[in-house]
Parts: sequence; structure tokens; C-alpha cells
Amino acid sequence: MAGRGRLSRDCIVEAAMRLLDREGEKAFSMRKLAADLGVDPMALYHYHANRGALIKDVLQALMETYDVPAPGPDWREDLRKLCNGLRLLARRHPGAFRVYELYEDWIPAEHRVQEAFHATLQRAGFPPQKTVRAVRLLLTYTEAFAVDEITGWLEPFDPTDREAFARSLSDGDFPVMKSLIDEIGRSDTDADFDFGLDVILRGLEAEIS
Amino acid sequence: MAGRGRLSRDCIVEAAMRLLDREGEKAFSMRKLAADLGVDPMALYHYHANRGALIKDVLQALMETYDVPAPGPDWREDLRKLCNGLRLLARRHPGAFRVYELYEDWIPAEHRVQEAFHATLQRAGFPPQKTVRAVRLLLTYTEAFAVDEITGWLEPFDPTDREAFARSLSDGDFPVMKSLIDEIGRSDTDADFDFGLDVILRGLEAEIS
DNA sequence: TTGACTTTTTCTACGGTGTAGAGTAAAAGC
DNA sequence: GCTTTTACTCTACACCGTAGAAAAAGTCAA
Repeated sequence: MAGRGRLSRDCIVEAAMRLLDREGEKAFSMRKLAADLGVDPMALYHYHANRGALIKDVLQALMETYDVPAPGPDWREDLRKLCNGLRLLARRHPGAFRVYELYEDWIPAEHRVQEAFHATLQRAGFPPQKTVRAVRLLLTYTEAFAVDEITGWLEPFDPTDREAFARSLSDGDFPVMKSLIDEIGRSDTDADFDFGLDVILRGLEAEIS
Repeated sequence: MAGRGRLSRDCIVEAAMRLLDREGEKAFSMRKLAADLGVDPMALYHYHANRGALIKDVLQALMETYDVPAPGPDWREDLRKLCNGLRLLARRHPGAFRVYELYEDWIPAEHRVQEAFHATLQRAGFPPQKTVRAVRLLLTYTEAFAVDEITGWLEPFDPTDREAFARSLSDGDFPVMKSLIDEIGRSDTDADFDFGLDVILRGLEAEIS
């Protein structure tokens, strides 16, 4: 466990992903990662120039685990698979996925995902501009939904939450939400996501028919 | 400029919002805020228990500046106004809006916005569950799009970016994106947003017809 | 005016962060 | 063996949020 040669780019990246997923992005730090690896913090800097470079490698590794589904006969079904693949990724690596969403630069491996989206829409017969716009729409929705999911935003209310929410509604004048409170508190994330995706797909169909 | 009584909850919140918008969330700190106000960092803690409480007040102030548009005869038009109001908010306070998106708790003032969305859909004739789901869809899309907008993700490529992007596409095998590169680089955020919103609205119409 | 009390602001200090730069130990090359 | 390169550690710095004590400034009663 001690001495030379126990570190490597890969094992650091893997440990970082685990730490990120286990404790969340806010709790991640170079020092904790080093502690997990039983190593001095500065040892990490032999493999990555700085925290940002390490994070980038983690995100690259994350996106490489996305496996692009094979295209089928129905482009709508293809898109559903592509989108749900992203949600799956988010659930498997919630910490890393959140960081991915905050990251303000290209991750090379994400091109794979985007290529699949663009190709699917192109095959479906969308013209160039609509292809690009539809991809943006689908990715925006799917990724934002996935973040809400892993953040716990979409968890059903437990009784305590429900009461707190009801109280905060009572402070103002929100009759509609008040009447919908049970519906707002309930939540079936798969069905909720599918609702939104179906709406979008139905709307998209009209663009090429 | 010195002495007692120069601070107040409001002036701290305003200064915090300015600092956030000017320098971005990453550069925000209690110490910089105190420096802006010409005051010892700890003075701020007389008005807010901690950084989190201050941020919450900033977000509350932010959401209070959203003015709910009056409902008109067409629910689709109402929704367009509601959504574009959020984009406007984001552009006016990019720093604060980003923090709002990251914030993992209810901001009382955001109920106002959500009430308006729910009410509009209810008026349009959506049943309870579809109302709630449609609101989630619209807010998810709009807020995520707004974040992309203020983050600069949607900026058109300048020549340097374009070349870097083209090069990163060449490293892998992305024929479709390569053929769409100009379309991807171009960007008219208003039109892009409207495309997505129209798709969603068209899809939603089918839910009540 | 003085003394007591309250409110507001400051000072000092602690444990956390990322990381620069020098130092050390182990492996590799000859 | 010795030298050079590589892998890792140590120390230190500037920044962060903030606890707790001190100090200053304002208020009010006597």
C-alpha cells in the first residue's frame, strides 16, 4: 500500500469518480481524494496539472461509459433510448453527472452521444437546422430532468415535506398550487419523464410531416 | 462611508447580487462582498446567519423581480410570456440566476412563478396530473435553456472556436456532426428557444384536444 | 454628564481549500 | 558503483467560511 508505483492516472480517476458519487460534488476535494488513496495530496499533481484537469478526465471517463444504442426502425424509439441512456448514466454516477452539467467546456467523449442524436434525427428526415435545434431541445430537457432526478427534486413528498410545502403555500396566495398539492407531491419519475418526452416527440413529428 | 449604520439587510443583498452578476458565482465570496461594502467580513454575519442564508435572500430578491404577466385569451401565448419572462430574468441577473438553478431548496418567491404556470395550464383545460407534468416540462426546458444562454454555451462560434471544434470532431468519427458544423456553430438564441417552445406547445395541444 | 446597556462593527483565530516549490527516496540506465 | 529520472512528500501561502471575544458607537435613565 506504500511506496512507489501505487498510483496511476486511471486509478486516480476511478477513485475521484467514486468519491464524487459517494459524497457529492460539494464534498469533493483533492485532499480527501488523496486521503482515500492513502497518499499525500500533492502526489495527485504528478498525474494531473490541477483539479480542473482531473475533473475533465473524470467526465471523459463518465461519458465513455455511455453506450450508444443501435438504431432501430423507429426514430422516436431511438430517441427514447438515447435519452434514457443519459438518465441511466446520471443515476449510475450522480456526483459526476452533476459536475458534467456544470462543466463549461467540451468533453471529447460527449461528441459520441451528440453524434448519435444528430444522426437519428437526420435519418428521420429533419433538415439541418431543425436537426440541430431538435438535438438541443432533447438534450436540454433530458439532462435538466436527469439533474432534477438525482438532486432529489422529484422525490415524492414525505409527510414532513408536504406539511412544510403546504405552509409555505399558505403564506402567499396560491390557490391553484394549493389545489394541486397532492399531484405536485406525488412523483413517478419514469412516467413524468416519458410524458415530457412524448410531448416533445409529438411536437417534433409535426416538423417533418 | 465609515461608522455605524451604513449596513442593512437590503444593501447587503443588493451588493451581493451585483457582485454575483459582475464576477460570477465562482468568484463570489463573503470576503469580497465585505470588501465591496468597505466593511469587515464578519459584519455581514450580523444580518445573515451564514453565507447560505444570505444567498437565499439574494434568490428571494431575484425571484421577486419577476413580474407575472397578465393572462390573455390564448394559453399558448400566456405560456410564451411566462417562459420568456424567466429568460429575461436570467439575462438581467446571470450570476444570481445560475445560483438559483443550483439551489436545492424552495425559494418562497418562486411560488409566484409556478402558480402562474399552473393556473395558465389549468385555465387551458389540462387535468391536474397533466398540469403538473406540463409545468415541470416547461420549467425544465426554459430554465435549462436560460442557463445555457447565460453560460455562453449558445454563443455562435468565433473562428477560433470553430476550428477547435472541427479539430475535436476530426479526432473521432463523427460524420453527421461534421456535416452540420456550420449549423451547430450558428445560433440565434431567440429563434432556437422559440423552436423548442413551439414544439412543446404543439405537443401539449394534443393532450387536451 | 455620567454610567449602564444594546447594537453594530472589528479583531483574532481555526480548520478547510487548491497548489507552488523545494526536498527526498526509489527505480532505471549505464 | 554512480547518475539521472521518476514518484512522492513536506512545508508554506493565499484564499475560503465563520466562531468567539473585543471594541466602538449609539441610546437612555438618573
